[in-house]
Amino acid sequence: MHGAPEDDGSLAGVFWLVARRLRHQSREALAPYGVSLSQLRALEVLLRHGGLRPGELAEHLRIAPRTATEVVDALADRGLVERRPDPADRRATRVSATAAGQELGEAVRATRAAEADRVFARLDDADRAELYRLLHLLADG
Amino acid sequence: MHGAPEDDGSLAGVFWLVARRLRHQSREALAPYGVSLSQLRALEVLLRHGGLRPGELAEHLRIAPRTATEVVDALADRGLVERRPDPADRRATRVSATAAGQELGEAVRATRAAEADRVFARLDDADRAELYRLLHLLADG
DNA sequence: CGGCCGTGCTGAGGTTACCTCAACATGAGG
DNA sequence: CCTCATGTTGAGGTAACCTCAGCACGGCCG
Repeated sequence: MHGAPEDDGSLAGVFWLVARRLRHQSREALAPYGVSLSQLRALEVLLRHGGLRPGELAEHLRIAPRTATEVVDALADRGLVERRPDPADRRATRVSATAAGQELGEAVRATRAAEADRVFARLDDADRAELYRLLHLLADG
Repeated sequence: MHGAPEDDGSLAGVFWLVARRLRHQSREALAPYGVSLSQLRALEVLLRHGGLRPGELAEHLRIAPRTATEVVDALADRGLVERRPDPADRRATRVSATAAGQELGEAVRATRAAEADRVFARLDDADRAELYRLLHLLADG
């Protein structure tokens, strides 16, 4: 009847089921690129804003500043972003995507669009829009 | 305009935002009880089914058997479940909730109902039903 | 100018929730 | 009885977070 064994009928329960699915799926999709989800998210933010300080990145991602350092480390190791001193404030650092980072970001975006986030693909346009609306309500505030 | 800084307009993006919120919120709500989310989920499954083998528990939770062992360990440390040999199969173990586990499960359920999962509370009944329907579509298959 | 507090980043170390791989005991069929 | 499958767990690993403390610098105040 119901598909999911763990499903206890609660909104939270089914939510977490979808979360796990989504996580596994994305991990798989991203494996060929050698980046993790959170790294990709960070990279995308950097591409959209072009040059942020770690602290700002942390705010965008809603994670602790210290964690942003780690993500930047990982991306830097892979040559996707680079750190350079902030000319205006010698305490600070500016992080920006390298050419390779930009390339990878675009490649992933293309793949994503093509696959339309396979998990979400089973919803039609109207349902996707509705889901977006509902999640947005929950995310704000 | 849009509330969430990380929001890149993608369904996945806003979904993870909600996920993080939900996780933080639940962690806080559960802190007084001294159990984590995954432990509570496991406990609930055990209460619903009353006596499972670790492997079965793993299936219900959709995690690896080895991970179920860990969750059971944690719950057993807290005296909420107990392991006893399966009378029918000497390789196996049956895990069931203790009286304390049952009590805690019910206490949490009450708290949860009272708070109505505060994150979801900002949706009205119709929206909650709709969200449930959509998530269910995504969880199945 | 010199002292002081706040800010920005990162080192050290911890947690949670997962995983795989392999060991070990038991069950079941030929 | 020998082999193969099954059930559980030890060992060890990873990702993505966290807090706390330290260091370097900036900005202000007297």
